[in-house]
Amino acid sequence: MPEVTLANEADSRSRIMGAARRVFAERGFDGATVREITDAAGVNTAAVNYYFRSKDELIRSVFEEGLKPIIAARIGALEECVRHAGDRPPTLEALSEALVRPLVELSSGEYRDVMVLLMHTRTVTKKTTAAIVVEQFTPVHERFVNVLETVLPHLSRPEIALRYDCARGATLQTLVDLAPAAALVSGVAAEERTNREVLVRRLVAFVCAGFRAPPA
Amino acid sequence: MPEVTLANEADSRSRIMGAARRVFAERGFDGATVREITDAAGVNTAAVNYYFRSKDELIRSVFEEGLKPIIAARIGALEECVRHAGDRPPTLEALSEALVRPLVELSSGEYRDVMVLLMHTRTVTKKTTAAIVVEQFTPVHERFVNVLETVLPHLSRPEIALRYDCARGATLQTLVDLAPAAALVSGVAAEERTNREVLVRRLVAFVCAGFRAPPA
DNA sequence: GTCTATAACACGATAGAC
DNA sequence: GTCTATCGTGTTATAGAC
Repeated sequence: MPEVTLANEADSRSRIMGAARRVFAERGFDGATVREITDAAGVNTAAVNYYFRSKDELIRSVFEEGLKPIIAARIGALEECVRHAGDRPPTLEALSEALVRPLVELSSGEYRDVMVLLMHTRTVTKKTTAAIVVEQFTPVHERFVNVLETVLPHLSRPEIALRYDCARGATLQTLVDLAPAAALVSGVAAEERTNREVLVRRLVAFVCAGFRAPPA
Repeated sequence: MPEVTLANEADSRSRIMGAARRVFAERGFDGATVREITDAAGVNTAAVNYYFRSKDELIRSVFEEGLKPIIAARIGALEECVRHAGDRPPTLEALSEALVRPLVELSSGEYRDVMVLLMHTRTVTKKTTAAIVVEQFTPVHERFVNVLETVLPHLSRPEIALRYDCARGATLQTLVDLAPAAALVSGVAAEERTNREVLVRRLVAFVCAGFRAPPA
Protein backbone atom coordinates (compact mmCIF):
# COMPACT_ATOMS: atom_id res chain seq x y z
CA MET A 1 0.00 0.00 0.00
CA PRO A 2 1.19 3.54 -0.74
CA GLU A 3 2.78 5.51 2.08
CA VAL A 4 1.24 8.81 1.13
CA THR A 5 -1.99 9.49 -0.72
CA LEU A 6 -2.51 13.00 -2.02
CA ALA A 7 -5.99 14.24 -2.66
CA ASN A 8 -5.40 14.34 -6.40
CA GLU A 9 -3.95 10.86 -6.43
CA ALA A 10 -7.21 9.20 -5.44
CA ASP A 11 -8.26 6.22 -7.47
CA SER A 12 -9.11 6.91 -11.06
CA ARG A 13 -12.79 6.27 -10.66
CA SER A 14 -13.27 9.10 -8.14
CA ARG A 15 -11.00 11.39 -10.12
CA ILE A 16 -13.19 10.86 -13.15
CA MET A 17 -16.32 11.48 -11.12
CA GLY A 18 -14.93 14.73 -9.78
CA ALA A 19 -13.72 15.98 -13.11
CA ALA A 20 -16.96 14.99 -14.79
CA ARG A 21 -18.95 16.94 -12.23
CA ARG A 22 -16.94 20.06 -12.94
CA VAL A 23 -16.88 19.72 -16.72
CA PHE A 24 -20.54 18.75 -17.02
CA ALA A 25 -21.49 21.75 -14.90
CA GLU A 26 -19.47 24.06 -17.11
CA ARG A 27 -20.34 22.72 -20.54
CA GLY A 28 -23.57 20.80 -20.04
CA PHE A 29 -24.01 17.08 -20.51
CA ASP A 30 -23.94 17.28 -24.29
CA GLY A 31 -21.34 20.00 -24.60
CA ALA A 32 -18.85 18.10 -22.46
CA THR A 33 -16.75 15.41 -24.14
CA VAL A 34 -15.27 12.39 -22.44
CA ARG A 35 -11.84 13.48 -23.64
CA GLU A 36 -12.18 16.82 -21.86
CA ILE A 37 -13.21 14.95 -18.73
CA THR A 38 -10.39 12.43 -18.82
CA ASP A 39 -7.88 15.19 -19.51
CA ALA A 40 -9.16 17.14 -16.50
CA ALA A 41 -9.00 13.98 -14.40
CA GLY A 42 -5.52 13.15 -15.60
CA VAL A 43 -6.46 9.68 -16.70
CA ASN A 44 -6.53 7.85 -20.00
CA THR A 45 -9.39 8.26 -22.44
CA ALA A 46 -10.36 4.63 -22.19
CA ALA A 47 -10.78 4.84 -18.43
CA VAL A 48 -14.31 6.19 -18.69
CA ASN A 49 -15.46 3.13 -20.57
CA TYR A 50 -13.59 0.89 -18.17
CA TYR A 51 -15.05 2.28 -14.93
CA PHE A 52 -18.40 3.28 -16.35
CA ARG A 53 -19.89 1.54 -19.30
CA SER A 54 -20.52 4.63 -21.34
CA LYS A 55 -20.77 8.40 -21.18
CA ASP A 56 -24.45 8.05 -20.36
CA GLU A 57 -23.68 5.81 -17.39
CA LEU A 58 -21.10 8.35 -16.24
CA ILE A 59 -23.78 11.03 -16.34
CA ARG A 60 -26.09 8.82 -14.35
CA SER A 61 -23.47 8.10 -11.69
CA VAL A 62 -22.33 11.69 -11.30
CA PHE A 63 -25.84 13.08 -11.13
CA GLU A 64 -27.30 10.39 -8.90
CA GLU A 65 -24.40 10.39 -6.44
CA GLY A 66 -24.24 14.17 -6.42
CA LEU A 67 -27.90 14.61 -5.60
CA LYS A 68 -27.91 12.27 -2.61
CA PRO A 69 -26.23 14.65 -0.13
CA ILE A 70 -28.44 17.48 -1.33
CA ILE A 71 -31.58 15.44 -0.80
CA ALA A 72 -30.31 14.26 2.57
CA ALA A 73 -29.49 17.78 3.73
CA ARG A 74 -32.89 19.11 2.68
CA ILE A 75 -34.86 16.27 4.28
CA GLY A 76 -32.66 16.47 7.35
CA ALA A 77 -33.23 20.19 7.83
CA LEU A 78 -36.96 19.77 7.36
CA GLU A 79 -37.32 16.92 9.82
CA GLU A 80 -35.13 18.69 12.36
CA CYS A 81 -37.38 21.73 11.98
CA VAL A 82 -40.51 19.64 12.53
CA ARG A 83 -38.96 17.77 15.43
CA HIS A 84 -37.83 20.98 17.09
CA ALA A 85 -41.36 22.36 16.94
CA GLY A 86 -42.65 19.43 18.95
CA ASP A 87 -46.35 18.73 18.57
CA ARG A 88 -47.11 22.21 17.29
CA PRO A 89 -46.66 23.19 13.64
CA PRO A 90 -43.25 24.80 12.99
CA THR A 91 -43.02 28.53 12.36
CA LEU A 92 -42.97 29.74 8.78
CA GLU A 93 -39.57 31.30 9.40
CA ALA A 94 -38.08 28.01 10.55
CA LEU A 95 -39.67 26.20 7.63
CA SER A 96 -38.35 28.74 5.16
CA GLU A 97 -34.89 28.44 6.61
CA ALA A 98 -35.08 24.65 6.38
CA LEU A 99 -35.63 25.14 2.67
CA VAL A 100 -33.13 27.91 2.05
CA ARG A 101 -30.17 27.13 4.30
CA PRO A 102 -29.21 23.70 2.99
CA LEU A 103 -29.27 25.02 -0.56
CA VAL A 104 -27.15 28.04 0.32
CA GLU A 105 -24.65 26.02 2.32
CA LEU A 106 -24.29 23.37 -0.34
CA SER A 107 -23.89 25.97 -3.04
CA SER A 108 -20.23 26.40 -2.16
CA GLY A 109 -17.73 23.77 -3.20
CA GLU A 110 -18.39 20.67 -5.17
CA TYR A 111 -22.14 20.65 -4.67
CA ARG A 112 -22.53 23.92 -6.45
CA ASP A 113 -21.70 21.99 -9.61
CA VAL A 114 -24.40 19.47 -8.81
CA MET A 115 -26.92 22.25 -8.35
CA VAL A 116 -25.91 23.66 -11.71
CA LEU A 117 -26.52 20.20 -13.16
CA LEU A 118 -29.88 20.10 -11.45
CA MET A 119 -30.87 23.40 -13.05
CA HIS A 120 -29.44 22.12 -16.30
CA THR A 121 -32.00 19.32 -16.31
CA ARG A 122 -34.76 21.93 -16.17
CA THR A 123 -34.05 22.95 -19.74
CA VAL A 124 -32.50 19.89 -21.34
CA THR A 125 -34.68 16.81 -21.25
CA LYS A 126 -32.66 13.62 -20.94
CA LYS A 127 -34.25 10.30 -20.17
CA THR A 128 -31.43 9.40 -17.84
CA THR A 129 -31.51 12.52 -15.70
CA ALA A 130 -35.25 13.21 -15.79
CA ALA A 131 -35.96 9.87 -14.15
CA ILE A 132 -33.43 10.59 -11.41
CA VAL A 133 -34.90 14.01 -10.66
CA VAL A 134 -38.45 12.74 -10.34
CA GLU A 135 -37.44 9.74 -8.29
CA GLN A 136 -35.19 11.61 -5.88
CA PHE A 137 -37.15 14.82 -5.40
CA THR A 138 -40.74 13.62 -5.28
CA PRO A 139 -40.53 12.55 -1.62
CA VAL A 140 -38.79 15.79 -0.64
CA HIS A 141 -41.36 17.97 -2.35
CA GLU A 142 -44.23 15.93 -1.01
CA ARG A 143 -42.98 16.17 2.54
CA PHE A 144 -42.37 19.91 2.27
CA VAL A 145 -45.79 20.63 0.82
CA ASN A 146 -47.42 18.43 3.44
CA VAL A 147 -45.75 20.31 6.27
CA LEU A 148 -46.53 23.64 4.64
CA GLU A 149 -50.17 22.59 4.58
CA THR A 150 -50.23 22.33 8.35
CA VAL A 151 -48.77 25.83 8.68
CA LEU A 152 -50.90 27.43 5.98
CA PRO A 153 -54.28 25.73 6.41
CA HIS A 154 -56.08 28.63 4.70
CA LEU A 155 -54.31 27.98 1.38
CA SER A 156 -55.27 25.32 -1.17
CA ARG A 157 -52.78 22.59 -1.87
CA PRO A 158 -52.16 23.74 -5.47
CA GLU A 159 -51.42 27.25 -4.27
CA ILE A 160 -49.06 25.94 -1.61
CA ALA A 161 -47.29 23.79 -4.17
CA LEU A 162 -46.95 26.80 -6.44
CA ARG A 163 -45.46 28.92 -3.67
CA TYR A 164 -43.08 26.12 -2.82
CA ASP A 165 -41.97 26.11 -6.45
CA CYS A 166 -41.55 29.88 -6.28
CA ALA A 167 -39.43 29.57 -3.16
CA ARG A 168 -37.19 26.97 -4.77
CA GLY A 169 -36.91 29.06 -7.92
CA ALA A 170 -36.07 32.22 -6.00
CA THR A 171 -33.35 30.47 -4.03
CA LEU A 172 -31.78 28.59 -6.91
CA GLN A 173 -31.85 31.67 -9.12
CA THR A 174 -29.69 33.64 -6.74
CA LEU A 175 -27.33 30.74 -6.16
CA VAL A 176 -26.79 29.45 -9.65
CA ASP A 177 -27.51 32.16 -12.19
CA LEU A 178 -24.38 33.09 -14.08
CA ALA A 179 -25.53 36.66 -14.74
CA PRO A 180 -27.84 37.69 -11.90
CA ALA A 181 -29.28 41.17 -12.01
CA ALA A 182 -27.71 41.95 -8.66
CA ALA A 183 -24.23 41.46 -10.07
CA LEU A 184 -24.97 43.48 -13.19
CA VAL A 185 -26.73 46.29 -11.43
CA SER A 186 -25.03 46.59 -8.09
CA GLY A 187 -21.33 46.12 -7.60
CA VAL A 188 -21.79 45.63 -3.89
CA ALA A 189 -24.14 42.76 -4.43
CA ALA A 190 -21.61 40.23 -5.65
CA GLU A 191 -19.41 40.86 -2.65
CA GLU A 192 -22.20 40.86 -0.12
CA ARG A 193 -23.78 37.80 -1.63
CA THR A 194 -20.70 35.83 -0.71
CA ASN A 195 -21.54 36.37 2.94
CA ARG A 196 -23.46 33.21 3.65
CA GLU A 197 -25.43 34.33 6.67
CA VAL A 198 -26.56 37.59 5.11
CA LEU A 199 -27.69 35.69 2.05
CA VAL A 200 -29.62 33.15 4.11
CA ARG A 201 -31.36 35.89 6.08
CA ARG A 202 -32.31 37.80 2.98
CA LEU A 203 -33.57 34.77 1.14
CA VAL A 204 -35.55 33.59 4.15
CA ALA A 205 -37.10 37.05 4.49
CA PHE A 206 -38.24 37.01 0.87
CA VAL A 207 -39.43 33.42 0.77
CA CYS A 208 -41.15 33.55 4.13
CA ALA A 209 -43.07 36.68 3.20
CA GLY A 210 -44.10 35.03 -0.05
CA PHE A 211 -45.48 32.01 1.81
CA ARG A 212 -47.30 34.29 4.20
CA ALA A 213 -48.97 36.37 1.49
CA PRO A 214 -52.78 36.40 1.54
CA PRO A 215 -54.48 33.99 -0.88
CA ALA A 216 -54.54 35.29 -4.45
CA MET B 1 -45.62 35.04 -57.23
CA PRO B 2 -47.43 32.14 -55.57
CA GLU B 3 -51.21 32.28 -55.41
CA VAL B 4 -51.44 30.78 -51.93
CA THR B 5 -48.91 30.99 -49.13
CA LEU B 6 -49.45 28.65 -46.22
CA ALA B 7 -47.95 29.44 -42.87
CA ASN B 8 -45.50 26.59 -43.16
CA GLU B 9 -44.45 27.63 -46.62
CA ALA B 10 -42.71 30.78 -45.48
CA ASP B 11 -39.26 31.43 -46.83
CA SER B 12 -36.62 28.97 -45.79
CA ARG B 13 -34.79 31.38 -43.55
CA SER B 14 -37.78 31.89 -41.24
CA ARG B 15 -38.62 28.21 -41.32
CA ILE B 16 -35.12 27.41 -40.14
CA MET B 17 -35.36 30.04 -37.41
CA GLY B 18 -38.64 28.61 -36.17
CA ALA B 19 -37.47 25.03 -36.24
CA ALA B 20 -34.19 25.96 -34.59
CA ARG B 21 -36.02 27.70 -31.77
CA ARG B 22 -38.05 24.59 -31.07
CA VAL B 23 -35.23 22.09 -31.41
CA PHE B 24 -32.73 24.16 -29.43
CA ALA B 25 -35.28 24.53 -26.64
CA GLU B 26 -35.86 20.80 -26.54
CA ARG B 27 -32.31 19.51 -26.87
CA GLY B 28 -30.13 22.42 -25.84
CA PHE B 29 -27.70 24.27 -28.10
CA ASP B 30 -25.15 21.47 -28.07
CA GLY B 31 -27.57 18.56 -28.09
CA ALA B 32 -29.37 19.85 -31.17
CA THR B 33 -27.86 19.05 -34.56
CA VAL B 34 -28.29 21.12 -37.67
CA ARG B 35 -29.69 18.06 -39.42
CA GLU B 36 -32.44 17.73 -36.85
CA ILE B 37 -33.24 21.39 -37.36
CA THR B 38 -33.27 21.27 -41.15
CA ASP B 39 -35.39 18.12 -41.05
CA ALA B 40 -37.88 19.84 -38.77
CA ALA B 41 -37.87 22.87 -41.04
CA GLY B 42 -38.31 20.77 -44.15
CA VAL B 43 -35.30 22.30 -45.87
CA ASN B 44 -32.02 20.95 -47.12
CA THR B 45 -29.09 20.42 -44.79
CA ALA B 46 -26.97 22.96 -46.61
CA ALA B 47 -29.55 25.70 -46.12
CA VAL B 48 -28.33 26.52 -42.62
CA ASN B 49 -24.88 27.35 -43.92
CA TYR B 50 -26.35 29.30 -46.79
CA TYR B 51 -28.64 31.56 -44.74
CA PHE B 52 -26.50 31.65 -41.62
CA ARG B 53 -22.77 31.21 -41.77
CA SER B 54 -22.60 28.45 -39.20
CA LYS B 55 -24.47 26.73 -36.41
CA ASP B 56 -23.09 29.27 -34.00
CA GLU B 57 -24.43 32.16 -36.06
CA LEU B 58 -27.79 30.40 -36.16
CA ILE B 59 -27.74 30.22 -32.38
CA ARG B 60 -26.93 33.91 -32.21
CA SER B 61 -29.73 34.87 -34.58
CA VAL B 62 -32.39 32.72 -32.93
CA PHE B 63 -31.48 33.82 -29.43
CA GLU B 64 -31.01 37.50 -30.21
CA GLU B 65 -34.19 37.80 -32.27
CA GLY B 66 -36.19 35.77 -29.79
CA LEU B 67 -35.20 37.89 -26.81
CA LYS B 68 -36.18 41.22 -28.40
CA PRO B 69 -39.96 40.87 -27.94
CA ILE B 70 -39.45 39.63 -24.40
CA ILE B 71 -37.29 42.62 -23.54
CA ALA B 72 -39.74 44.95 -25.25
CA ALA B 73 -42.72 43.51 -23.39
CA ARG B 74 -40.97 43.77 -20.04
CA ILE B 75 -39.76 47.32 -20.55
CA GLY B 76 -43.14 48.27 -21.98
CA ALA B 77 -45.07 46.94 -18.99
CA LEU B 78 -42.70 48.68 -16.59
CA GLU B 79 -42.88 52.06 -18.29
CA GLU B 80 -46.65 51.82 -18.60
CA CYS B 81 -46.79 51.09 -14.89
CA VAL B 82 -44.62 54.09 -14.08
CA ARG B 83 -46.54 56.34 -16.47
CA HIS B 84 -49.87 55.24 -15.04
CA ALA B 85 -48.71 56.16 -11.53
CA GLY B 86 -48.07 59.73 -12.65
CA ASP B 87 -45.64 61.64 -10.45
CA ARG B 88 -46.08 59.32 -7.50
CA PRO B 89 -44.18 56.03 -7.19
CA PRO B 90 -46.17 53.05 -8.52
CA THR B 91 -47.67 50.55 -6.11
CA LEU B 92 -45.73 47.43 -5.34
CA GLU B 93 -48.60 45.35 -6.70
CA ALA B 94 -48.53 47.14 -10.05
CA LEU B 95 -44.76 46.83 -10.19
CA SER B 96 -44.88 43.14 -9.40
CA GLU B 97 -47.47 42.62 -12.09
CA ALA B 98 -45.33 44.52 -14.58
CA LEU B 99 -42.63 41.97 -13.87
CA VAL B 100 -44.78 38.85 -13.76
CA ARG B 101 -47.45 39.35 -16.41
CA PRO B 102 -45.27 39.75 -19.49
CA LEU B 103 -43.33 36.62 -18.57
CA VAL B 104 -46.51 34.62 -18.00
CA GLU B 105 -48.17 35.84 -21.17
CA LEU B 106 -45.12 35.20 -23.30
CA SER B 107 -44.67 31.76 -21.82
CA SER B 108 -47.33 30.39 -24.14
CA GLY B 109 -46.53 29.86 -27.78
CA GLU B 110 -43.24 30.39 -29.49
CA TYR B 111 -41.73 32.60 -26.81
CA ARG B 112 -41.89 29.83 -24.28
CA ASP B 113 -39.08 28.22 -26.25
CA VAL B 114 -37.06 31.41 -26.03
CA MET B 115 -37.55 31.51 -22.28
CA VAL B 116 -36.35 27.93 -22.08
CA LEU B 117 -33.29 29.01 -24.04
CA LEU B 118 -32.82 31.91 -21.66
CA MET B 119 -32.83 29.55 -18.70
CA HIS B 120 -30.57 27.26 -20.66
CA THR B 121 -27.91 29.96 -20.74
CA ARG B 122 -27.96 30.06 -16.94
CA THR B 123 -26.27 26.68 -16.78
CA VAL B 124 -24.36 26.38 -20.04
CA THR B 125 -21.77 29.07 -20.58
CA LYS B 126 -21.42 29.98 -24.21
CA LYS B 127 -19.53 33.03 -25.37
CA THR B 128 -22.15 33.75 -28.01
CA THR B 129 -25.19 33.68 -25.77
CA ALA B 130 -23.64 35.10 -22.60
CA ALA B 131 -22.80 38.33 -24.35
CA ILE B 132 -26.34 38.64 -25.68
CA VAL B 133 -27.88 38.10 -22.25
CA VAL B 134 -25.75 40.73 -20.55
CA GLU B 135 -26.20 43.24 -23.33
CA GLN B 136 -29.96 42.86 -23.64
CA PHE B 137 -30.97 42.47 -20.03
CA THR B 138 -28.72 44.95 -18.24
CA PRO B 139 -30.90 47.97 -19.11
CA VAL B 140 -34.08 46.10 -18.11
CA HIS B 141 -32.67 45.02 -14.77
CA GLU B 142 -31.24 48.45 -14.10
CA ARG B 143 -34.52 50.18 -14.80
CA PHE B 144 -36.46 47.74 -12.65
CA VAL B 145 -34.12 48.03 -9.71
CA ASN B 146 -34.12 51.83 -10.02
CA VAL B 147 -37.91 51.99 -9.90
CA LEU B 148 -38.00 49.50 -7.05
CA GLU B 149 -35.66 51.78 -5.16
CA THR B 150 -38.23 54.58 -5.26
CA VAL B 151 -40.90 52.26 -3.89
CA LEU B 152 -38.71 50.60 -1.26
CA PRO B 153 -36.53 53.45 0.01
CA HIS B 154 -35.87 51.65 3.29
CA LEU B 155 -34.01 48.81 1.53
CA SER B 156 -30.41 48.89 0.35
CA ARG B 157 -29.77 48.60 -3.36
CA PRO B 158 -28.06 45.19 -3.04
CA GLU B 159 -31.00 43.83 -1.12
CA ILE B 160 -33.42 45.20 -3.70
CA ALA B 161 -31.38 43.67 -6.50
CA LEU B 162 -31.40 40.35 -4.67
CA ARG B 163 -35.16 40.44 -4.25
CA TYR B 164 -35.55 41.32 -7.89
CA ASP B 165 -33.48 38.24 -8.74
CA CYS B 166 -35.67 36.19 -6.43
CA ALA B 167 -38.80 37.47 -8.13
CA ARG B 168 -37.46 36.59 -11.58
CA GLY B 169 -36.36 33.19 -10.35
CA ALA B 170 -39.70 32.44 -8.75
CA THR B 171 -41.57 33.38 -11.90
CA LEU B 172 -39.33 31.59 -14.36
CA GLN B 173 -39.23 28.49 -12.19
CA THR B 174 -42.98 28.04 -12.34
CA LEU B 175 -43.11 28.78 -16.06
CA VAL B 176 -40.24 26.75 -17.39
CA ASP B 177 -39.40 23.92 -15.01
CA LEU B 178 -40.05 20.59 -16.63
CA ALA B 179 -40.77 18.81 -13.35
CA PRO B 180 -42.20 21.38 -10.93
CA ALA B 181 -43.12 20.22 -7.47
CA ALA B 182 -46.68 21.36 -8.02
CA ALA B 183 -47.12 18.89 -10.85
CA LEU B 184 -45.50 16.05 -8.94
CA VAL B 185 -47.28 16.69 -5.71
CA SER B 186 -50.66 18.01 -6.69
CA GLY B 187 -52.56 16.76 -9.69
CA VAL B 188 -54.77 19.83 -9.69
CA ALA B 189 -51.86 22.17 -10.01
CA ALA B 190 -50.93 21.38 -13.59
CA GLU B 191 -54.48 22.03 -14.69
CA GLU B 192 -54.93 25.16 -12.67
CA ARG B 193 -51.56 26.50 -13.67
CA THR B 194 -52.72 26.64 -17.24
CA ASN B 195 -55.22 29.32 -16.22
CA ARG B 196 -53.24 32.40 -17.02
CA GLU B 197 -55.02 34.89 -14.79
CA VAL B 198 -54.98 32.65 -11.76
CA LEU B 199 -51.29 32.09 -12.28
CA VAL B 200 -50.57 35.80 -12.63
CA ARG B 201 -52.50 36.60 -9.46
CA ARG B 202 -50.75 33.91 -7.48
CA LEU B 203 -47.30 34.84 -8.69
CA VAL B 204 -47.93 38.54 -8.06
CA ALA B 205 -49.13 37.72 -4.55
CA PHE B 206 -45.96 35.79 -3.78
CA VAL B 207 -43.53 38.18 -5.41
CA CYS B 208 -45.17 41.30 -4.05
CA ALA B 209 -45.12 39.96 -0.50
CA GLY B 210 -41.46 39.08 -0.96
CA PHE B 211 -40.64 42.62 -2.02
CA ARG B 212 -42.62 44.01 0.89
CA ALA B 213 -40.87 41.87 3.48
CA PRO B 214 -39.06 43.76 6.27
CA PRO B 215 -35.30 44.19 5.79
CA ALA B 216 -33.35 41.06 6.68
C1' DG C 1 -31.92 29.19 -53.99
C1' DT C 2 -31.77 24.34 -53.70
C1' DC C 3 -29.81 20.04 -53.94
C1' DT C 4 -26.30 15.91 -53.84
C1' DA C 5 -22.13 14.43 -52.57
C1' DT C 6 -18.46 14.58 -49.79
C1' DA C 7 -14.72 16.62 -47.34
C1' DA C 8 -12.64 17.17 -42.79
C1' DC C 9 -12.99 16.35 -38.31
C1' DA C 10 -14.56 15.06 -33.45
C1' DC C 11 -17.11 11.97 -31.10
C1' DG C 12 -17.93 7.66 -28.14
C1' DA C 13 -16.41 3.21 -27.81
C1' DT C 14 -13.29 -0.94 -28.26
C1' DA C 15 -9.46 -4.20 -29.13
C1' DG C 16 -5.35 -5.79 -27.57
C1' DA C 17 -0.55 -5.12 -25.79
C1' DC C 18 1.50 -4.38 -21.43
C1' DG D 1 -5.72 -1.28 -14.18
C1' DT D 2 -3.57 1.46 -17.82
C1' DC D 3 -2.13 2.55 -22.24
C1' DT D 4 -1.92 3.12 -27.62
C1' DA D 5 -4.12 2.75 -31.64
C1' DT D 6 -8.03 2.71 -34.16
C1' DC D 7 -12.79 1.62 -35.63
C1' DG D 8 -17.29 3.25 -36.90
C1' DT D 9 -20.33 6.84 -36.67
C1' DG D 10 -22.20 11.38 -36.68
C1' DT D 11 -21.00 16.04 -36.88
C1' DT D 12 -20.38 20.73 -39.19
C1' DA D 13 -19.30 22.70 -43.27
C1' DT D 14 -18.33 23.06 -48.32
C1' DA D 15 -17.87 22.31 -53.33
C1' DG D 16 -20.18 22.19 -57.36
C1' DA D 17 -24.18 20.66 -60.36
C1' DC D 18 -28.70 22.24 -61.36
